[in-house]
Amino acid sequence: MLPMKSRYALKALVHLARFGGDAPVPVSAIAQAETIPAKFLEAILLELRNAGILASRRGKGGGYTLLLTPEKIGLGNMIRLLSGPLAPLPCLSKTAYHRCPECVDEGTCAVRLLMAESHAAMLASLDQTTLADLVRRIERAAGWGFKDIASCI
Amino acid sequence: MLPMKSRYALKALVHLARFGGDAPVPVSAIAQAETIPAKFLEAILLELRNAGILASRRGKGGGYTLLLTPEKIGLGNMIRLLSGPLAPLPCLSKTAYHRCPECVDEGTCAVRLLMAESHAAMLASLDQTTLADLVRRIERAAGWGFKDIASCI
DNA sequence: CTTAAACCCTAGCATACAGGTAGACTATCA
DNA sequence: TGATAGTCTACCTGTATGCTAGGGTTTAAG
Repeated sequence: MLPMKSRYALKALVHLARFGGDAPVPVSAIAQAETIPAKFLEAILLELRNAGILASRRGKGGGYTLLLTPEKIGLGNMIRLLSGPLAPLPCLSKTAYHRCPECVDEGTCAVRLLMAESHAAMLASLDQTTLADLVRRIERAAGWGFKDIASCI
Repeated sequence: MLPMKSRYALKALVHLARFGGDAPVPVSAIAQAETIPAKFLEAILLELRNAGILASRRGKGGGYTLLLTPEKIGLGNMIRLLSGPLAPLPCLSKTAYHRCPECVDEGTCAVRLLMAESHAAMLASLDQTTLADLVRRIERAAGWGFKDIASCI
């Protein structure tokens, strides 16, 4: 399961991309619109700011804005940033590879051979999708009315 | 990350399919060959037996055997059985669907739209692979010598 | 200059799950 | 009858998740 932290972050980024122009959006506004616990979201947005994805302004009239354009925000890396490696096995991780200590022979490991294919597909999907792509997908789904998820891919 | 429970189970099943003929294989033998903690593996094999995938014989000369042929053991369901749903979101689960309580509109949910594609790919891979397929893949990898994981898919 | 809005930062906390371990009991075979 | 091997119950420890509390600090507006 994708942790709530990453889910909330995704929703918040999409919210900023869609509704936040140049004016900063306060945490409370995002929290309310997306039904996310405000204090928790605060911590998440702070992490994104420290990672250089968001900019913040303090004080009255403050809030968060995107620091990068949506085209430059890769969602695979977003999730990695907040919730660690995407791989189902340490020995399949692109960014945090390490051998499984119990594995007798990595080359013929059943688990690795089973998971490799689907993990590659997942990487291909997540690492090539940007925030801009996702927003487009959402607006198509919203415009068309929702019928089938297959039509939104 | 795929839990150790499922990883151990996969290795044990492959071991049984490859090296266990009609004669029962004791837990200790599998545990040693695959470097799995014996008592933990015991519990796992018991679950597989209760699920109707393995048969057991007690006492001296006892052990576990496959109850189903490897062609009939689907690995997606295997993992579901031991570690719960495969889906990254409750609202994408084929076998355990339920709405995310915080989701404003499922049809235009950013997280769902992002994960749907890669999850579908994962299902396509795991739910169509049987134990027999995996064993074939392993023997090809073993026979050819390991060069690149891509050549083993 | 005060007040209210907002981010910043540190702590803590309840629950659940992962990944086991221990030990007694029972069945089977030589 | 002893050794082997599955069955069952119980427990345990560490770590992660998903938050909440509460203070501090900055900023803008009145």
